[in-house]
Amino acid sequence: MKTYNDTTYAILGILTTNCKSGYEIKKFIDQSLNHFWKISYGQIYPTLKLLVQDGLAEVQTESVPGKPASKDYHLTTKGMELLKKWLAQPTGQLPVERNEILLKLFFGRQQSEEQSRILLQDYKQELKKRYFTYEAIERSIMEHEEDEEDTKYWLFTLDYGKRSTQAAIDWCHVTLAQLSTKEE
Amino acid sequence: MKTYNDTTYAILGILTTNCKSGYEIKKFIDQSLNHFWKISYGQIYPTLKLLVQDGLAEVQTESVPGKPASKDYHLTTKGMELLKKWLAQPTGQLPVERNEILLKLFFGRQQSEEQSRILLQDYKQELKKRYFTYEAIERSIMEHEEDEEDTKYWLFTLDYGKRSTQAAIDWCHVTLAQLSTKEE
DNA sequence: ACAAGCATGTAAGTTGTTACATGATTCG
DNA sequence: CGAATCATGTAACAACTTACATGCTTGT
Repeated sequence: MKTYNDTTYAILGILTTNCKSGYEIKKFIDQSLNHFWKISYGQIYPTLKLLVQDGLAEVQTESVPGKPASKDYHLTTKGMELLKKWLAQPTGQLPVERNEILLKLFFGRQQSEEQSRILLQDYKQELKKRYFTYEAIERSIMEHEEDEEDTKYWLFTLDYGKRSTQAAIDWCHVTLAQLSTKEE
Repeated sequence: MKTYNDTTYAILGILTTNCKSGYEIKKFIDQSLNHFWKISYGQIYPTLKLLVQDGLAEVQTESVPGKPASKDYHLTTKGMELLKKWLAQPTGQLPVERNEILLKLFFGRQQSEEQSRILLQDYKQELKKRYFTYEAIERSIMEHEEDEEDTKYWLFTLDYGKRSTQAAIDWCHVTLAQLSTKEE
């Protein structure tokens, strides 16, 4: 049987919300999945084409007067079944998070402690921004709550984001303290 | 000026430790960088070739009798300078950690709560294993401590791993509790 | 008139994984 | 003798990003 990658399943999953076109899918990703699954147009459009080819989705060309023509996709029964099958499958290996700051800090001996400190301080700032963004998304989800069933799960993933970001912030704090006391 | 990707810098950095050959580099990565920067042979060997081409490293073919021939690489002054320059540069955007479990949980409405629970339980188990691995690496680093300056930074990155893993474990715990009480 | 947003798409390039191919040595 | 480890490398493929190309509509 043919296999698909997770990005394809992500798009399959998004089609269960009320996003229909490639453009809407991209919008949706940018304000929800974005912190743990980015997808670009370069993937979305070819994937949608593939889904139709494989009978997992169907297209209708929507031509509302006064709007650019858009293609609306919706899952077929086959597509829905495949999604559910994937959801039920155990996930493989834990993901490895590529982290440029850790990579640089790992080789910290090659530069001054001051430089490592600057790196960490910048990183901490970025993490704080991210944390605030998560809080903003959280509020926005809770205000809308049109679709109660979905939002519950969306808040779970947001909580993950908040917790791991907070852990990283704490780590910056502790590490910075160790860098500034050790030398000088 | 020519630009290099982070993986190339990672290899440049590893050459400052006492790893010299492609084989040793791979070994080193597997037991240290592995939790935040995986690199395969398919990248290592071509990259080493490139480093020599660009005058960032030099090779010597080591033929110790009774051992397979190996190529020993060491950084040139130019290579060392480039590494330091990269280290001092501020890092770009925060990385996006692709997470299959979050992706599946995000679409949790499409399956039973029981299935989401199983997913989370498996994930928690894997995270715990990872945490123990980190503790083991930590002990092993502290026992050796031949090279005091480097180990300090290595322990920083390990601490990051431990903290973020612990945060994820906590999240599993809380989320599982919410899943089992909400329904039935 | 023009910028911003809506809307679709492709081509080239980069990065990375996997599987394969090769061969020496060491240990049981 | 065979398995494990040491050691180097490549080719095919998969995945993803970026930049480009196109064209409509709406608001200023």
